[in-house]
Amino acid sequence: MATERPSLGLTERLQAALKERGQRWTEQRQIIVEVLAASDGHATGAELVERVREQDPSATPSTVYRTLDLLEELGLARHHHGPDGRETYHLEETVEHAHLHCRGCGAEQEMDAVVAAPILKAIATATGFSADLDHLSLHGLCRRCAAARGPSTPRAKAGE
Amino acid sequence: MATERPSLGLTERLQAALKERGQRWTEQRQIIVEVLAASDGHATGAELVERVREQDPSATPSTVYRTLDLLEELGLARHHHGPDGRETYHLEETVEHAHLHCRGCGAEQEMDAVVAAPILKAIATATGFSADLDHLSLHGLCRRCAAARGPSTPRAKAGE
DNA sequence: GAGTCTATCGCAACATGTTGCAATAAGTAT
DNA sequence: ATACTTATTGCAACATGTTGCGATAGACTC
Repeated sequence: MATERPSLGLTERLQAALKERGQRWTEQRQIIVEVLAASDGHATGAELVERVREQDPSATPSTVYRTLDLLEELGLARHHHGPDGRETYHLEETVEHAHLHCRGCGAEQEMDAVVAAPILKAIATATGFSADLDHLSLHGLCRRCAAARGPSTPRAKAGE
Repeated sequence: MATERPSLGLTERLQAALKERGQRWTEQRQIIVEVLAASDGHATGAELVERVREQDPSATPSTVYRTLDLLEELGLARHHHGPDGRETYHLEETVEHAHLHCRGCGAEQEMDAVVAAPILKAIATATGFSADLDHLSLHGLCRRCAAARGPSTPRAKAGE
């Protein structure tokens, strides 16, 4: 029966993983996972807290953050830090990618894992360091902003 | 005379730059620059605040952070965000380098500008994005930790 | 030196996370 | 169904930055 459900299991996987570790399935966690899944793409910690509180006003930030940490431990979610140091979360299902943040126009660009692979390899060769792709967040100028500033102005002040 | 003074000018340069912009030279700024200069290498915002307050207990965090922002605007200092999102400052004089933070042992490794240059170029070629070397902070595993985990365990949980 | 203009400062409140602890409640055994 | 164990929650306090505002004090003119 119902073998057709497409992405079956997010909740079920979580329940199973928790049980295995002697941890508990609670309504708060249900809500937080739902919110995260609904926040397709990325969402900051503060945004997630707010959305969870819409569903359940009794939820507190500490619970939300602790649950997000738990989801990371279980490998179901990941987070990285934006250019201002704030946290951004997304489900692990998302395709792996690095984040490129332009300090000129503020745009967020992604770099696919396939594109990034040789670059990570180059870093490893040069330094022995194996970088995490997904936790990688670069700051700089996108093609357009770089062009706009001319090739002779590699660095200029910008808010941030 | 006295053309021999080696790194003459940090304070003097700052005074001149401020004057030019119609801004003011104050004792607080003097202290903050001194502290930053003495914190050879890197220091977090909180550390700098604390050290400044040792010199002048009346100084407040807002003043320290605002001054650090100012120093960045003037191009005398830079900051980047560590793996936990906290700020780290250093004087611009420091040799340009990227930061590699190991999530295995917590060590901080640096990647020289010369080593990084071809990597940045590769990123630019692949994506059109010009990354800032100095604001670049990678997370991953250093050579030793990567080896310790074996080649088949690319990712494992770790406090971060 | 006194007066003026306004950059800077200190304070207080806020934003985003984190942590310790006592109360609650999930899961299990009786 | 009841009791028990302990993971989880909510609260309150803290850590690190940020922001608005009125008071202070640089720097400049007279």
